Amino acid sequence: MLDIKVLRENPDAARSGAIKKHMPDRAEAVDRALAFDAELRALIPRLDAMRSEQKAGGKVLGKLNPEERVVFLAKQKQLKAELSVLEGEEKLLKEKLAEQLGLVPNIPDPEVPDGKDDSQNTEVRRVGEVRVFDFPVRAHYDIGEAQGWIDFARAADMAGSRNYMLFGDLVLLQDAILRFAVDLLVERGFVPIDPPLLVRDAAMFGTGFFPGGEEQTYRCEKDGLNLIGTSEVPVTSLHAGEILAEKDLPKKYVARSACFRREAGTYGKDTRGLYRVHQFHKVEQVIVDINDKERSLEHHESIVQNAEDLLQACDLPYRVVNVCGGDLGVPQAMKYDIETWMPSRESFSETHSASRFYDYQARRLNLRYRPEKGKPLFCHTLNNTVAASPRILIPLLENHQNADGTVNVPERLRPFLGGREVLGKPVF
RNA sequence: GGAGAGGUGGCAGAGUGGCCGAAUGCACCGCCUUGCUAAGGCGACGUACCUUCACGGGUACCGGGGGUUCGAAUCCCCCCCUCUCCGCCA
Repeated sequence: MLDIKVLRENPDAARSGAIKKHMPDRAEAVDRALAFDAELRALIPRLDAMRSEQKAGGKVLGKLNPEERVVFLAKQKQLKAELSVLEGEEKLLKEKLAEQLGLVPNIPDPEVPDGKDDSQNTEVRRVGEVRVFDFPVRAHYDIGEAQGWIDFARAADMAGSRNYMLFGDLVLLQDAILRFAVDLLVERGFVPIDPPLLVRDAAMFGTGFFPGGEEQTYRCEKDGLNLIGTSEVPVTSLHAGEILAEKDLPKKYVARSACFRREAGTYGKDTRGLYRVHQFHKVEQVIVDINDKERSLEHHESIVQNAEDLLQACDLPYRVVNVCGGDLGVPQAMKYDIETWMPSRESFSETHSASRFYDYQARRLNLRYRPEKGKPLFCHTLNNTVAASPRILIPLLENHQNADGTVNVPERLRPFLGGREVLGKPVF
């Protein structure tokens, strides 16, 4: 969430930020939050004074004679009754303020382009050559089904639409790319994590997915737990409520986990193939560091670079885009997407998403550190995909396919596949 | 799932109704003393909010929430977490 002080001093920045994100209802939360804040600030000094009187009164009690006691106790009871009314108001106001403040989105940075959806994201750079095929190019699902690597029909039968089953070499290729992703980040000093997949609401709220993301989240109501849509949730929440030592920062983590998304409201969109599915695996990088904008910007570039290095190592052409306001989530201040070339879609399509939040998530998570001098400050957090599968299998299969339906393995992935250079048999 | 024990400041640990935002030890920081693998003395040392130009003052917080009471770290209820034993189990 934003600092209430930012809202007091510059409410317009918060309002226009929400507008830039095409969230007009949340822009209104700014004024509702400020109204509750004003009421609360009027109330608190009164409450403090009354509590002070009550406390002082209690200490006098022992010195009084019986008659004085009776009078005094009556007075104290009166005070208590008044206090409990005001304390009720205080509690209610605090809840209402927290609710509205939780709705106010992070303010997008100035370089975030205006726009309502991903069609208005702006290209930052394009890397790699898009391959020109001298044979009819096939989609990953055609290759996969012909090779016996993918079964959509039976998966849908047992688990519903947007499900899939992988078999054989494709399972091994998936493991190869995910393991390569983990190794790459571990080499760069990231600590590998295997996090919980089911988390409490506090973690969903703290990372900014709740409120708002409930419809996209599978929930185990019986236990009050939520299946994570990304390991960003448990990993960024790791140090929630803590005050870290500055010398221990930055914290750099790389998590591999299964991820689950309901994909509500996407009916009819990306229905074919492995692009949009309910369940996938993702290697995610998360950084927690000091409250310093320059450092956040440096980290942001570096985590994008990590992902680009993976794509380059896999000989995949891609582009980096600056995500526009309307395509930005609630908690992000700025986001780069990496889109990898997918021949079947004849487009660069999103495979990575690199976000910076400044202290927005840290405030919600109460995640702080103690600087060398002075009071604890909220940390900055960032995250980015390293590899998400099966989506990343789409460009791997399609860009590296041969005319006979076999698929070449990028050199850097071969060590993870026992040195094999080609997967599959001739099927076309 | 059943039975029991416990959650207090960075850590350890005392505190069972007012004298407690909280002893003591360790750690950390500042000053001083003495010097051989470091010791001793003194001081400071939680977080948030309100208030003050400032010094300072006030309020809240002892896992979370609610209750009893003039007054709760302390008593009662619910929840969460940790540990031990039993059961079950990949």
